[in-house]
Amino acid sequence: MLTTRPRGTSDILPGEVEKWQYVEECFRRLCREYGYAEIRTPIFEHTELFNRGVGDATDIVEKEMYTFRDRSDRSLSLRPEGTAAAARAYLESNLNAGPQPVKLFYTGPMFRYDRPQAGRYRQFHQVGVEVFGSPRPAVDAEVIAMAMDFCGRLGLKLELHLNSVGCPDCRPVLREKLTAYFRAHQNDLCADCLRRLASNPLRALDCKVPRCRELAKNAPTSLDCLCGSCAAHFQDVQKYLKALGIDYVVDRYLVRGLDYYTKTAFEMMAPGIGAQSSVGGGGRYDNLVETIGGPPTPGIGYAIGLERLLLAMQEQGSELPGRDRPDVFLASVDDTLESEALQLLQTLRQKGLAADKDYLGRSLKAQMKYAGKTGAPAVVILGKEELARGMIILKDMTTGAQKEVPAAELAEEIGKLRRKGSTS
RNA sequence: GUGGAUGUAGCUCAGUUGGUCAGAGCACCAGGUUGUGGCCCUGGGGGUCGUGGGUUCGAGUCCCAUCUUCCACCCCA
Repeated sequence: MLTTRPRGTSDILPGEVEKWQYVEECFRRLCREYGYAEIRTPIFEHTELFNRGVGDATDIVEKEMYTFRDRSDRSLSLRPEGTAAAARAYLESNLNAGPQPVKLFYTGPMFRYDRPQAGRYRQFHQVGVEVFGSPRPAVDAEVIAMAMDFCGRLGLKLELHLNSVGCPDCRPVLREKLTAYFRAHQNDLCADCLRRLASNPLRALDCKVPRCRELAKNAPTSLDCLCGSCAAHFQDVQKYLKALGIDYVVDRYLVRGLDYYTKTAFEMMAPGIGAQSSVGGGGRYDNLVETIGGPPTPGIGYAIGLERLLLAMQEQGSELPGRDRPDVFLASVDDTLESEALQLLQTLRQKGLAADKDYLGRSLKAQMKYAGKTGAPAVVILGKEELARGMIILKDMTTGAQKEVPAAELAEEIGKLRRKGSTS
């Protein structure tokens, strides 16, 4: 156990981590362009926040939270998602007193105690955004467009599923209709759905059992019960998406698992990455802020799972960076030149070059071999005779050609090789 | 939480009906004579055969338990 990581977690090692950085950088740039500012919240919160914010009856709260008591007997939980904490911070720091809307983004690890499988881990990573303070459908459109833009920039083609789950005014209507409908067919329902019928009939809509699916096809859905304002809102969102040229399918069986969702719900699906095909999703949560004790405040957001995003990118053959390589590697013909080597290395680095050298006292041959493996486009070789003349050997690793360069011109010459290497 | 599969060197895998079975390729390291990589040749290091029990004269090979990973369900990112 000492040398094994906890179940469902992973080490992101060099070679892999560059891909993460690439995706995260892309997201940051995107957020900047869309006007979202970063917020960093704690990785754990009072358990109560999630109970209230995410919902007591959800699977997340019921059986997936990492909950513990600290030394002062407070019940704390590792965050299972990012929205509740963002809403809490919005209230706690009185961001609701400033200019509205407030547009935030976050990145970081989330934790859910669940059985791991492809695309599902106990510690996973999300990037996400939240907008507080605007009820207008144009915001819904922006948020969805942004999420799709992000995936598009990464070379991904995803299916956008769109639905409206209504508001507290239309929910009871749906619930009633749905319960009546399923009750009339309860002999055909699976055991799970019978249970759902009592707890949350909405969930029966996306049951995977074939027979239930058949039933669900004709069942009333939230779209059949939208109140006037929800229906208009949904129409507007679609109108704006069309104006933006964003393809989507209305998926009336799309039910988001978290209690706080209202009106717009959407999900981005990537077939081909296993059963967990949802790369990201989100929606409107006009009641969340109020639920956790704030003033009525509309909100909308989404979260994207980075593990799944990367899976989908690999599946679809998107370009991802490989391991970072130095600009230049420094080798010396023998270790009596160690001082000179260290000096030169520092000089190169201070000129902005990524430079490295051998630290095992290896032979020149072994140093060259190692240099080749680092992928450095240039190698600088310190030779005694050349050094005496103020010259340094510079080798172009892609052609194998080498020449002597005056020490003063070295950095510039390396720069040329670096540019050549990066464009080829 | 439920069901199924998996687990041999860093990686991909061989290992007959339990008795030289602890191996191969790749990777790693060092050499192939004087101060130079990518090909080739030679040699070397490295594994309590996931872990813990049990059966047996003897188990990587059989049994049980446990852990991991994978697949599906549940649910979600």
